[in-house]
Amino acid sequence: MNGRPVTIQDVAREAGVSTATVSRTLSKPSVVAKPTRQAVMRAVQKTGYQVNHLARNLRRQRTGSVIALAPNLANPFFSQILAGMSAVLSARNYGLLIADTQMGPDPDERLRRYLASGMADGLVLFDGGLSPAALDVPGRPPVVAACEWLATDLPSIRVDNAHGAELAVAHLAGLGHRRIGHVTGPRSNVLARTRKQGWREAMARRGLEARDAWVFEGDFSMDSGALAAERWAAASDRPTALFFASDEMAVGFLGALRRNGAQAPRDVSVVGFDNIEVCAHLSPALTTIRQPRTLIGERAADLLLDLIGGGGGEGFAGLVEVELVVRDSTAPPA
Amino acid sequence: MNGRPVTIQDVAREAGVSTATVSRTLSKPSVVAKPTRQAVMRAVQKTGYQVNHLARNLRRQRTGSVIALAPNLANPFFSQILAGMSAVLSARNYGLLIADTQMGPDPDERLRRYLASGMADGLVLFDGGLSPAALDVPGRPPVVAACEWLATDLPSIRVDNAHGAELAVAHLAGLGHRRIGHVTGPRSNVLARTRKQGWREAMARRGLEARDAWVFEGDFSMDSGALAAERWAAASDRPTALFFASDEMAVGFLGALRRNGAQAPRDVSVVGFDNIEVCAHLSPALTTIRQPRTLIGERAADLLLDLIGGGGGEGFAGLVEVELVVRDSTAPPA
DNA sequence: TCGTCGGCTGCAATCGTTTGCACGGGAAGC
DNA sequence: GCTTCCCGTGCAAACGATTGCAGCCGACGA
Repeated sequence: MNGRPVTIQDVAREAGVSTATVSRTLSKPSVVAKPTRQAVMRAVQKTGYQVNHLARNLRRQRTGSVIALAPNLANPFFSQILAGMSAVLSARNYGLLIADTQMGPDPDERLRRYLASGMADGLVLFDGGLSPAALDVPGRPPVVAACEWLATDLPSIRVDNAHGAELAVAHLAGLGHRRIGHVTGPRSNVLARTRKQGWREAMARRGLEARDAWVFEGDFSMDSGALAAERWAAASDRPTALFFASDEMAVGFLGALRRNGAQAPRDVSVVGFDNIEVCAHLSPALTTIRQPRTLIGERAADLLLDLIGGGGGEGFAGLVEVELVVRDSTAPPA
Repeated sequence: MNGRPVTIQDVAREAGVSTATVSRTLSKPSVVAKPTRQAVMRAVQKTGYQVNHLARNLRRQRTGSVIALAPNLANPFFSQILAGMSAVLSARNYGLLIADTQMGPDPDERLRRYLASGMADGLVLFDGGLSPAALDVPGRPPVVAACEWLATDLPSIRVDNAHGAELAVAHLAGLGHRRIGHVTGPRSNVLARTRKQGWREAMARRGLEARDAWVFEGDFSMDSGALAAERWAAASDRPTALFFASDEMAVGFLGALRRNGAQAPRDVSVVGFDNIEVCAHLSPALTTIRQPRTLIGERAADLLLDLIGGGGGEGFAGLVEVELVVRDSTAPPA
């Protein structure tokens, strides 16, 4: 019970071998003779040795952890993704560091610093608002983009946002809606843009008009959904159905709607995007596009580990499929 | 543009000084003469040097990161706390590692491993279900408990759960309710127990009965809240108001209630606990007890950093106050 | 002019592992 | 009996920083 932590030297002395042998016993047991191996293991037990990851990683020139860079950690959307990543990573003895891109003044600069700092062996990017130019760092570690991305051929796990929009519009059109509006995410966000574009195309594909007056600008937040409800109610040219770029906005919309005495799906049909947990528990329960978030996290982690291991990332399906979950917030128009 | 990363040696050569001087310039600039300092800085700029954290930390005998151990990362409740921690930590150049206690088979064993592994300089514990015995590791780093805890004098950030219960009951009793029930969290969870106990005491303090029939067992989840709604509706001896140990359960309850044709606060008043974001956007908007989650994260991080720095953790108020947020889910009994 | 002192700087040890290389010895082939 | 291998082990050099100690040099007081 000495205060000093026990090192590989202590184990070596105890077992009567060299430190090299102890090290090998621990990392590549196959190359050391059985009796030696057992002696070492006994010594390890006896001394209570724990490897010093710092020293190991310094020698191995790796850090043993990866960073997840999210725009806003407080957004619950990410927690499930992180859980998925964490599961995969800890199974492979990697740590998961998390960081917020939007906290400081210059997100791109932060990204650059993380890339250059060498604090992690790889990085998963969840922020669709960052500039691809920030990736231009000399010896940077592998990066996986877990969101759609402008003009970059970064290895990525992407969600089929356009198809999600198609599913939403198909569902609403199938119910008989022709005036289908869209509530967007923040203008700068790539996911938001793809969903909007998907909505436009899905409408066009059916010969439906996609009027500008039916587009309400939001920012993914519940508050912006509530605001959209005010604007929708005040509009003269009102869509009979709305496709939201995020569930949060749909939730905000439904709440505001009801406080104003209106109601879904009687007055307007609503489709969200994400399938966050609360959807099923609202009334009306929210029809939405499900994104498999745990899966996204797992895929991103798998892909990143492959890249770190020197793989080319082939064989990792980059596109994650979404699906329509029909609940009670959609119905034929009045 | 060599492939090899630039080390302190390269900078030293470039600046025409020793590595020691470079190191000092970077960590304690005051001790090095101004011209030298400037030369070094120029060399740093020119070479694009970035310190190698691994090497630095190995020498300094610290890891530069702390672990947050949560029972279930997928639970959005934690994301805001983590955001608070992350803010404080990254300002002090610490990394935040996250890990899930409930993933493997033996949570206590996992905790022990994290403590012994030396992967972090400190650890914040959010899981009220772990056994204090698991903390009994020889040279373990400082640990902060961010939840109430059984029979342990661990430094902790605690939420005044009992007072939260008191506020809820006071509010409901003030509205005229006398039959006030409680929906609990999981039996094994300390927070859940304290809230229940707080409810009992608040009732007793007012001379109100706290009947067992008015207690519905839940597990913090929305689904269990929905279940409570079924059971409440089926009961013969029904409370006119319910205090929930978590907002999630209250949300599930409200949804199920409405689907069954009942309604709050007309048929039953509802008070939640946490003040998660969706509360304000429900209809009726949920009256609840606010827990300042970002603050909890910040406090926990501050306290942990103090302990790591060798402080005794004095001067860190351990108790975080809660407050009642009155919205529309509560009203006088019919 | 000389001793002293203090401010800067460099030398080299150190943190705890991993791993290329060399070496010793026993088995197998001639 | 003498090579030729090969298996298992140890030696010692990294990995890239920090830091105690000592030395140098100019300034200052006597």
